[in-house]
Amino acid sequence: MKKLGASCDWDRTRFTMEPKLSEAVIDVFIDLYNKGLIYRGLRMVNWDPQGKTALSDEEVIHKEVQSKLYYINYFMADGSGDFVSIATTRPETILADVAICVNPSDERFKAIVGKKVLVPFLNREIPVIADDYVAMDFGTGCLKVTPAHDVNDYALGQKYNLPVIDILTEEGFLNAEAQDARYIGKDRFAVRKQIAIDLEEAGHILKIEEYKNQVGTSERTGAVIEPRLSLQWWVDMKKFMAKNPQVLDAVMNDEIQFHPAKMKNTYRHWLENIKDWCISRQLWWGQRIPAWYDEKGQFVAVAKTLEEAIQIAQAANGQKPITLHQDEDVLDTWFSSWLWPISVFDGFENPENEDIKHFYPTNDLVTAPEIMFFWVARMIMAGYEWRGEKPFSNVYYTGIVRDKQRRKMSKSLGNSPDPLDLIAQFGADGVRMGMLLCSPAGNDILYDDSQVEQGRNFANKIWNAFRLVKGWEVKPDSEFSAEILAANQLSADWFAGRLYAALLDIEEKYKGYRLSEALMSIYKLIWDDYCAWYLEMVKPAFGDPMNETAFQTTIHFFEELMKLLHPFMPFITEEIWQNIGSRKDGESICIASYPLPSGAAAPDLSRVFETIQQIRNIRNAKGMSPKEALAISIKAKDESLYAPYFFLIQKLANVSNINFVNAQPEGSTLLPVDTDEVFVVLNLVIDAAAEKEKMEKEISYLEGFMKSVDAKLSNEKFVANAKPELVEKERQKRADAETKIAVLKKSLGL
RNA sequence: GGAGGCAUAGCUCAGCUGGUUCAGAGCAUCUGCCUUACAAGCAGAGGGUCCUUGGUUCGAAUCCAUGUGCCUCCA
Repeated sequence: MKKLGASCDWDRTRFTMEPKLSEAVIDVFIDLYNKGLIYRGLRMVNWDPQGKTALSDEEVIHKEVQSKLYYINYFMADGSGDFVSIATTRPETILADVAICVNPSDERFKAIVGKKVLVPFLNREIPVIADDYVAMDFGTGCLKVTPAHDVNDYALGQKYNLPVIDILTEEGFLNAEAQDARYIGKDRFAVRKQIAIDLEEAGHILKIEEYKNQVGTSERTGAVIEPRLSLQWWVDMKKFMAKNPQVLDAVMNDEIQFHPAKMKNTYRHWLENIKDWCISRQLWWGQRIPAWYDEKGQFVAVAKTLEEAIQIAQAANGQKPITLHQDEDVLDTWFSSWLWPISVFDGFENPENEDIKHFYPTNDLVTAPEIMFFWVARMIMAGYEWRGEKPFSNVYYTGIVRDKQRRKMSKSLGNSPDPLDLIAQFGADGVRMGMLLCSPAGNDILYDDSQVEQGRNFANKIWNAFRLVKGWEVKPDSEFSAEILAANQLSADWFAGRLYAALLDIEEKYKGYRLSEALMSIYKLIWDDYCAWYLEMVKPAFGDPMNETAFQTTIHFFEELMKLLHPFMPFITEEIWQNIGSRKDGESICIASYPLPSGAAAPDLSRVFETIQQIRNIRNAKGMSPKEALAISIKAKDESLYAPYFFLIQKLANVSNINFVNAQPEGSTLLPVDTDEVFVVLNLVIDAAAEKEKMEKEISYLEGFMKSVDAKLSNEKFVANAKPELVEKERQKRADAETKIAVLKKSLGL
């Protein structure tokens, strides 16, 4: 972070596991418990047999895998020899079956509903029940019900009061409940293979199909998740949301703004379908759950300390002595993270302290879209629950960096470049610039070296501009001709205007949290407007000095540009800023005042620039050396758009002589500039046919354009309905096109 | 299966309340230049039925619907 130039308050770092912050976590747990928002319940959890812990739904990654669908026959208990078939991808779970379920409107199975079938190998009798939940068109239409090992089956089991048989240990091995000695003590996957073979041999397999299905895996260990029943602590989110409706409302009505706003939909959808939050984790690190149990493992109380727990227990049991032990489980890490905006300022310990009063709610939260639910939503919840106020006003969702194949950067794939290597290779500024330039809010960033290379090139460009400016010899204005002074002043006026427009533009983009676009504007302002145009405009001929005023203005512009760029490229901008003027001790660009837009009226140089570009273009097209000076004539409607700027055309397009004319000079070539005409005498043989063809192409294009404008203008409804200024603009467009066509036609001798 | 999002130049994306935007940027490509700040550069150029098909409208890349494809989240 420091190497990247992150501008943090490094004196105030905090960690969620610090004693003070941990205390806040425990207090919050107790508070929620006392408010009736936390309960302990036997629920189906995502069990990671490798990590031996429950995971929240958000920590489970669903992956598509190729597996097998086994069709297994269950014989009727009446000894008739009839059987029903079910389809499953997990044949080992048949040992935990407690029922068979069919759809009540399925004609095929109406006869057997209410009868009993036998679980293969165990010969346990289980009932056939009927429920709408079963899809008639999937598998065989018969569903095996295994409440201990499937979420939906668990719900069915609850509904029909079925027993729960749990055949798995926490490590994912079969336990004694499986009853069949061949499988007890073995791994679930080994049993899956073995039981399939055994079933086949015993004539219980109807068929086996290849099947693609989604399997949940642990985000942390990668192990396949087993749905498992266990006692866990939960936050009752429905109740919580009913108590804090602002959590959703504040985002929907933009009291808390999401950038980009499209994230609001995802947020709303999640909250409207929110499920209870499993907050207990079976890990060895973390904040221990402040729940206390007696010798028999019976829950007794929630309390901060053993003493308090004992007090509560003894108050209930008539002051009998009691031995208690604390819950072995710890809290989900997000259970501490969601308190961050408050706990970081000690807002639980001391709700009225100066820090939290000053900083809460903060302005912006910058984070990844993937933790919108884990973290962002829950911080908002905590904010309203404990401070009655939003924790922040804006959430900026960054992109996720992916490689060129759109894969997430990960250690296991080895596709993530080491940021320190990148910094060594391209510079911290280059890396920042490259990444920031191509990362609009909420979009993925496809990483490629060429991006940071562009950043480095930009740093290099700035450095070269600095070298140029620092190398100038400066003399008092009195030693320069009035022409040069005026010319430089004009150039400065022009750039001041550009800078002013850019400042407004950049401000707009910041307001809309379009950081990459703001940076792009700065990039172009520096590279195109300042370096390519302005510096070339004021650059003295080789060996010549520069006048004092122009020099100071140029330095001033440079400083302003460095300030604009500083948030994106902190190192080079500080370095240049320190060296471009004299600074006092302790002065730094990062605390210098930000450039303010000043309403400078900029001269309109658009036609001058177009003239320059046209001349460069023709020179290029004709393969002429830029060293060869050209003479031009201009036929313009408004000569004042050119006359004051002859020096610019001469300097930037290497033109020796300019004059105004009323007609095309003999032997000259036409360069259309807007609706004006610029003529250049090229001392070489012109391919007349090619020139003619080019102009004809231009004419037919303009005529087509005019036709489309005419179509609009002759449409009465358009003229009647469109805004008057728009109609006027269309008329102007038509007139301009007409003039241009006339110019070209005349040049062709038509 | 459900929900949300996206589809614009070779690539990554802008295009906010439909009309100066007969479509814009950066990168990449091509051409010409070692022009005394910069070849990590300079000067130019080419390149798009704005995914399909309908609809609303005087007018649609923009709004609506359908289809197709991709992504994300949840079952």
